Amino acid sequence: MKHTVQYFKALADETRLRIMALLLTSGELCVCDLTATLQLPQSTVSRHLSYLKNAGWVNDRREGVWIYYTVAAGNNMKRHLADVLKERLPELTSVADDIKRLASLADGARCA
Amino acid sequence: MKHTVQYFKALADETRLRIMALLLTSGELCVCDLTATLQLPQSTVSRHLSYLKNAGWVNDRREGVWIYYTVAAGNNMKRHLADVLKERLPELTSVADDIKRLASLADGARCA
DNA sequence: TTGACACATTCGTCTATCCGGATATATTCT
DNA sequence: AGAATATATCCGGATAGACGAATGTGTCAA
Repeated sequence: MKHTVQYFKALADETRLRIMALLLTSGELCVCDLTATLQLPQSTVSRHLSYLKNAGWVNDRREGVWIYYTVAAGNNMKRHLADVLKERLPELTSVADDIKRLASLADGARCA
Repeated sequence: MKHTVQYFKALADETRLRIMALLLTSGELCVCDLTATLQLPQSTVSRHLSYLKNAGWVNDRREGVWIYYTVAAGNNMKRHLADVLKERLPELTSVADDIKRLASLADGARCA
């Protein structure tokens, strides 16, 4: 039960919902891509990623200087929630804007 | 988006998840049924019901002295989330215990 | 080894929310 | 009106979490 509450706490924040939407849509993103897309300070993005990781929503993987985040596989409850998020979050205008903004970043040169 | 965040904030608490599970399972319950089932102070239960109502998760209906709460109908996002909750929350032991405890209350004399 | 870059963490501050006893309100019955 | 019951709200105190600038850490290349 504690874990379940933690899942929802992790989703109870606008920035973290935007991050989840981007990861669910794009599969895998590094912190600089997320920072550029969300247009927020890097420390803010990193802090929220840390929260999502502790809650079990995402995994990270280092590749050289970059750290890539993905949505973690999970139990029934989490998988079903992720399905709902993936389907419904893009209906929100701010999420749709994020997805467009991410797509418009130059592919090779996303990270300054 | 603000509303969506509010939906999740409302679910980011153990007591409120337990309440949602009971309402999703039983359809309609008055505050005294919930208080007896959850074994929490009445003011605590009432406060959480108020939070759920403000977030748009539940509706209330007065019938004499009692106030009955039900899960509110909602948009796509909310309906899908409610479906997941209804299906998955009873898998948690504390929720299953609540459901049993509610069932064991004498039908006619639930409210002291 | 020095510099540059990506990322994480620390820090002080501020706001939201939790708790539960006490109290207020609404309704019904006599 | 007055008492009893169900529910809501108030209160003070405690904790969690958000923010962003500054600083720390890890990696690579020259």
